[in-house]
Amino acid sequence: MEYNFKQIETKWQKEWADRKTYRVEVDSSRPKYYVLDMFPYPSGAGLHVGHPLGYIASDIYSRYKRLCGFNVLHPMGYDAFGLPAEQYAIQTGQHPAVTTEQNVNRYREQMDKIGFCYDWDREVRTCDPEYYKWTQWAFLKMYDHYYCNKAQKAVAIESLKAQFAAVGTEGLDAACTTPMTFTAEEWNSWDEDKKEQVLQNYRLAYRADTMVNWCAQLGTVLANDEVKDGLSVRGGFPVEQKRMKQWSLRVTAYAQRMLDGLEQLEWSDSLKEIQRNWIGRSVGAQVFFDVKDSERKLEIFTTRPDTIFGVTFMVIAPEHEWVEELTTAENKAAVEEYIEQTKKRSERERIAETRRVSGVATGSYAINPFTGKAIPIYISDYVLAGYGTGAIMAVPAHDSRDYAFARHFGLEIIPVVEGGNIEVESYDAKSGKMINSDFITGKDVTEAIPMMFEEVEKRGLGKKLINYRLRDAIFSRQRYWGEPFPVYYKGETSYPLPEDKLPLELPPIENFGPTEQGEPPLARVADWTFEGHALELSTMPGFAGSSAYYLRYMDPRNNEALVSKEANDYWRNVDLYVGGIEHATGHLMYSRFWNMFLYDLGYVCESEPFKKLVNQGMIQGRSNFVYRVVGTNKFVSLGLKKDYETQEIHVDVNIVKNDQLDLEAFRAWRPEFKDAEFILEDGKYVCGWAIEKMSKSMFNVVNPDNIVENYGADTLRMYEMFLGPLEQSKPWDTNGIDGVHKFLRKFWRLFFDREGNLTLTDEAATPAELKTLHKTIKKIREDIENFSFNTSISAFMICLNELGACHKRAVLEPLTILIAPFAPHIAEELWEVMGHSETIFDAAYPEYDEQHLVESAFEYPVMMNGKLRFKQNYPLAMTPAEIQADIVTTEGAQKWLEGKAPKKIIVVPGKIINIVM
RNA sequence: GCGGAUAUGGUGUAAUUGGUAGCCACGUCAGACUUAGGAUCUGAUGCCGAGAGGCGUGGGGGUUCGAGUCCCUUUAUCCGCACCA
Repeated sequence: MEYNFKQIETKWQKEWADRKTYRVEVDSSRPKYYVLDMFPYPSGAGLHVGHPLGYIASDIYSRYKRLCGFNVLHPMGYDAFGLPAEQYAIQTGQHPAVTTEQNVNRYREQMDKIGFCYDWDREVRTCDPEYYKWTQWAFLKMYDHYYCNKAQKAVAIESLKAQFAAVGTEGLDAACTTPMTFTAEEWNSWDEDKKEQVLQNYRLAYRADTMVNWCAQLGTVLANDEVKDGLSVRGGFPVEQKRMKQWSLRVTAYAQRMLDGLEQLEWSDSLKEIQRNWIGRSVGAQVFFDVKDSERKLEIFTTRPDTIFGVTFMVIAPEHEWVEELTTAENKAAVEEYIEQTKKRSERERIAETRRVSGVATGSYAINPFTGKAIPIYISDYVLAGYGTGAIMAVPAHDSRDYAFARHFGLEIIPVVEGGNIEVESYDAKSGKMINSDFITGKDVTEAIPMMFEEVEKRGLGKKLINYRLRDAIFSRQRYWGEPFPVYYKGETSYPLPEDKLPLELPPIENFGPTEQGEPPLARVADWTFEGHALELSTMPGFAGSSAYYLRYMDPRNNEALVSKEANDYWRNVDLYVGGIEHATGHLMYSRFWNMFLYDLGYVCESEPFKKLVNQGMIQGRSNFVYRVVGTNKFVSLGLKKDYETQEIHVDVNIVKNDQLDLEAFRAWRPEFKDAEFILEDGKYVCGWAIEKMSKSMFNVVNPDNIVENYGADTLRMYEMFLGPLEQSKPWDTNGIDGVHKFLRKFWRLFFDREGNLTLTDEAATPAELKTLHKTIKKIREDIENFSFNTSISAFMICLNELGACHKRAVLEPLTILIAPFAPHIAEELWEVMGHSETIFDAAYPEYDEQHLVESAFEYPVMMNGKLRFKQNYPLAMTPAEIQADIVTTEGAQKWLEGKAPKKIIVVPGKIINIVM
């Protein structure tokens, strides 16, 4: 009987659904394990073979853990709010809810065919009001809290109000947009609106006038991680900097904790590094420079206070708030023109023109606090308004940008660190001997920096300060298809919706574009009000809904809380998270922030949401080409194309197998190829190929349905894993899929002969068979724990090769369980064939027995390149003499050493021995 | 510019973590069975060489009895950040 994968897979997928095999509940008698996939955005294109790569890996691990006795939570859902559905709605008028529903159904169908062990009773969709109620709830909580730097946690805003009323800002150390000082009397004298304005400076969810990334084509603002090289990540439209009133989340308050938290996470070093760079912590000094003929003190931030004796000028950003004030009358025209130019240049141009030196003098001077010298203040766009204080002290001798600027404007260059060639370029040294620097002359840079921190503080010039590159997250989008803000306005002042009014449901509309006045689509809703007051018109961004979804899976139908204490205490956090690296600075940052906040408030019991994280590589497309002889409808095979003048044409990879074109399918593919003729080599048409991004236009999109149809889900699952290491990006290539399919057929044939009779016997296994079996168990267990699924599949193949025609239950039964996480359908079927009535996933994963490995594992010494080599390990404590004595007692060694005097015995402690003859 | 990763046969990859480089598959070649093969089975297959033998993990150097693995250097490719003071 042949291996009929279609029948087997349909049967078991139905059985699993009917029996609810994968439903999980809180069960304190068993240890929990939480395996999570990054839930997909259900796009119109459906699933392609890249999506399931991570899903298959996590599915294998979930099934493995379950077989090892864990209570495994493995849920799935949909990240259903987002731009593409809305763009589609604008073009077609179809409501995003409708297209999303269609896409979700398609995704579900495709996923079901692959045989995943999700508990679908726990499915969530971010666009479901029952779900986004808790997104809105979390927002209100953030609105209601501020971050106290002393307590190192979020604290209720009420206690801040009480403090303001009692002592004002006295002794306050809180995360804020701009530092403020006022007294209790001042606070108490202000009206509600004014008080609220002040509180917005501290709330963790706040509304403020900020510089934002505005994308005109998308008609919305974007967060920093949604912009790349001055273009929107979605759509690739230009993005400009604009000052707008927007809701933001104060993620910067958690910068240090997010940095520290990385230490204990089992994430890849590269991912941690990406987050560290994104947070961008730098330790430096805040220093105030006196401005000549003025009361003002210009504040700068520097990481190199040791070079302060080399400061010969200062630079402020064109957006700096003192630009006007510092500009003298005679420089006014030049400055205004420069500012005007800067404004006109878009963000893209600024990036493209990196390293072009430009700037203008203000005419004002500052006083170097250490040398007392007057130094000119310039304006230049190489200083960014958004980082530090928007002003720098320039040390041309030791900073390449300052150097270029000084050279361009003919400014003085004073070296303060020995070395380099100041005539030619700056010497950006991080160590070396200080010179020309008064009391730190002769010290090393590394000593001088801490000395200067102290000195700056002692002289009252400033203090040591830590700066972060991380910016607060812009949280509003001028869009329709997202969570509405639970916020209404009286005039300009915002008020939170009462909690019992949640969810604030997204109202249905018909026209999804912005209004003529450029307002968000919600402005079209006639009664978008709360108790007669206008509701917020923008909606939340994509990352809002995905920030806490892993918590909701723990208790998805709870109407009283995001997650019950009981469920959260049991499931705690995600043990294994599998997904793409592209979320490194987006979702994975926001989720950690969101979780830490809820942790501060006591709603969750773990401060980090994702303990271990594995990034699966991207699957690229492998395109195929045919070569048309120019001016004809003849196509020449790859090997012969050099003899013709040809035109390369992308051909649908689904009609090419092993780079060989299916001629009939090609003629049927498109009308213009109906009469195509071919110049074949060896009777075949061989196509060319290239690795490209998977995309419709290159006809290289492979969707899993075809593979499942032709080879079955088990083959797809195993093949995707066999492709190479999980974390590596690789092109999709079906050239090797037959090998994996052949393996499954071979496995099937150990149970049945050609006539379909069961060939299973109850004979006892031989030592050799047991050795093979236990070797395989050991290897498979190790490989799964290391996420090395490609090598585990090799191990299965080796096992079958070694076993040959073995029909013994004693061997095949454990082997079937061993293979079940990888190929669940065939395993389940064979399990039933072997007479079990319960599902194979209630069995226990086999343990290996060292005994079978050791007994037959005696290693004889072998002669290699004139050396006698042993593979045996010896303990550290043994002396060479003892080892030699040990060697000559073994049978094989005696044979080798008979009558020979070894020149030397080389002992690497505990490892291996070479004997040079 | 800064940071991170990768480099092994015709191809995807493996290597007990410093110990016989190329496991397992694909492909190719040869053979068997076949009316047929995109079926099945057997064998060969890193390169050079008729052979003995030599060479071989991007290049160069080093440590070591021994290096794909460790160190230095260099090249190429990919990714992240980027005028971050």
